Amino acid sequence: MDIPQPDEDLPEQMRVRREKRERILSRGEDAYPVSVPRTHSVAEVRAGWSHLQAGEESEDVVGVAARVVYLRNTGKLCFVTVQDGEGNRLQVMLSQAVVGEESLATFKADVDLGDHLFAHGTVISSRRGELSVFADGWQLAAKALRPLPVLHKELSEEARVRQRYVDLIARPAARDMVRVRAGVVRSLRENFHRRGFLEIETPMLQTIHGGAAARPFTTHMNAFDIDLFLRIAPELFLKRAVVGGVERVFEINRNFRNEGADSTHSPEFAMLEAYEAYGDYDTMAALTQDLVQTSATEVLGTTVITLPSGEEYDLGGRWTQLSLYDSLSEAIGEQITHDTTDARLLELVEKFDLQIDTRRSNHGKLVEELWEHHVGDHLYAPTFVRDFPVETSPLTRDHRTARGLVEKWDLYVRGFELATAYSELVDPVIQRQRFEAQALLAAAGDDEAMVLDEDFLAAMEYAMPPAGGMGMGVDRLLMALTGLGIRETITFPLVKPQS
RNA sequence: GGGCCUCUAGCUCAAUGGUAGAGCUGCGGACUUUUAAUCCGUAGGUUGCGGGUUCGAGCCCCGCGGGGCCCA
Repeated sequence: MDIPQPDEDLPEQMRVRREKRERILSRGEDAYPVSVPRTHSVAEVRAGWSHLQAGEESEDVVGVAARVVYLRNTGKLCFVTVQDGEGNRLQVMLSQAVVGEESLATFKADVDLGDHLFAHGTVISSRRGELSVFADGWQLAAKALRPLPVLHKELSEEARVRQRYVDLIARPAARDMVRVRAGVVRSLRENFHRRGFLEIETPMLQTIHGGAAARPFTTHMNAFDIDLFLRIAPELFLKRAVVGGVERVFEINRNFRNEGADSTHSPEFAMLEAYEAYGDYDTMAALTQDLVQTSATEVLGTTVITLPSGEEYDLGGRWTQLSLYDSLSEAIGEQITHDTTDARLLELVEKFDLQIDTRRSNHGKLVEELWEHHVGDHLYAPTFVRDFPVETSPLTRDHRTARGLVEKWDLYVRGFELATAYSELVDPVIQRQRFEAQALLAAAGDDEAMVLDEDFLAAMEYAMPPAGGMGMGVDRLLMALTGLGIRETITFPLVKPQS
């Protein structure tokens, strides 16, 4: 698509625009001036002269610049609609009687849809009441060499993702997404800062990947001649920071997982993790609920989310807490506990026709699989699901009262997992045992199993205070707040190259 | 990984196996208050790529690639 092509192979519209650029340059003018004498933004003109009545003309002189999105030419009077990066629009009027015959002819010949145009003149309201700059002069601010897509039709989903820069020009919802995302990330950071958390940046390139069950990307460092992993989670480094005395710590940064890409998974995604010394999974639940509700209120003005379908749901109020085992038992009408045998769980998995790899399953995986199918997929309102089996949670503290369980919750919203939190495991001896159990799984062929990290264990052996930890997918939070797919929430998602 | 749908002009989309079209955009022209301006004229194509069937393929068959949805 962006391969340089000889001019004769270009589509006509691109060829014509290149010729216009050449023509402008050959006249000794600039198609890409270093600056234009802009005095007001489009938004400032709209805000400052909104009082003008239809047909009213002020004497106030402004210079504005923005992208041309519509051109209407009635002969000796041209109407131009320009649009700024936020989608604010303003009309520019060019009259032959004011700018002169030659200037208007040049305008008609040189300016295309998509160009950035500077216009200087008085602010008026047209006879039909359209706020306008009545130009006494104009200048090209930047010449577009490619035509804009039609602005009154939706861009195809593939074009939106592959050429987000065009999507951002053409589609208000795309512009909104960028601003909502920035607002949410800012809200999260400010919330943490108010609470006395420090943001730190932990390694993206790791010699041992850990902190989650996922397949990593690998890369190679030439200087040390060693293979490295792109991190799948920052957890083990944030905990090292807690050991070192950073007692309230968080990070918002990218994780990389070498797995599938679909409407809820991206190979690189923004992750929030937070750890609080002397907290536990209950303090993390309160924190998480506030982070989500505050960001919704600050950015959207409400916790009531309106989905693109028009459907509404509410993130407000106090969120429901469910026991994993109790809710599963209720859903299938049979008491399931940590003592339920693998044989019985396997029977249930077959009965409900769930296709999982039974050779590498254990109690925890079977229970979670059954739970997701019978309960998780149907949870719509925000719900904390609590107290997971120990087998699938190697970094989580044993439950303070329930044998075989750990103090972990998952937060489900609209059928997907938004966040997870633990009362963190801080006993280094048990932590070592858990890693060793993971190593056995890895040896048995589980490529998601964690790897023993001696340096992490060494840190733990210096004693980590009791702590709560939480992780939340930032892209998924955006999905929950907007109802869009993950690729719409990421401004520039990874797309397979064409050809 | 499996199933289904999809890929045609710059963009969005049409086209019983029988001459590839429309709207917007572009180009030329008319027009001094338009709002996706209007009117007249006109240009624009390796139908994702490669094979096959056929007198003839955008359409049918096979393979490959991109995108989407559902399932795992």
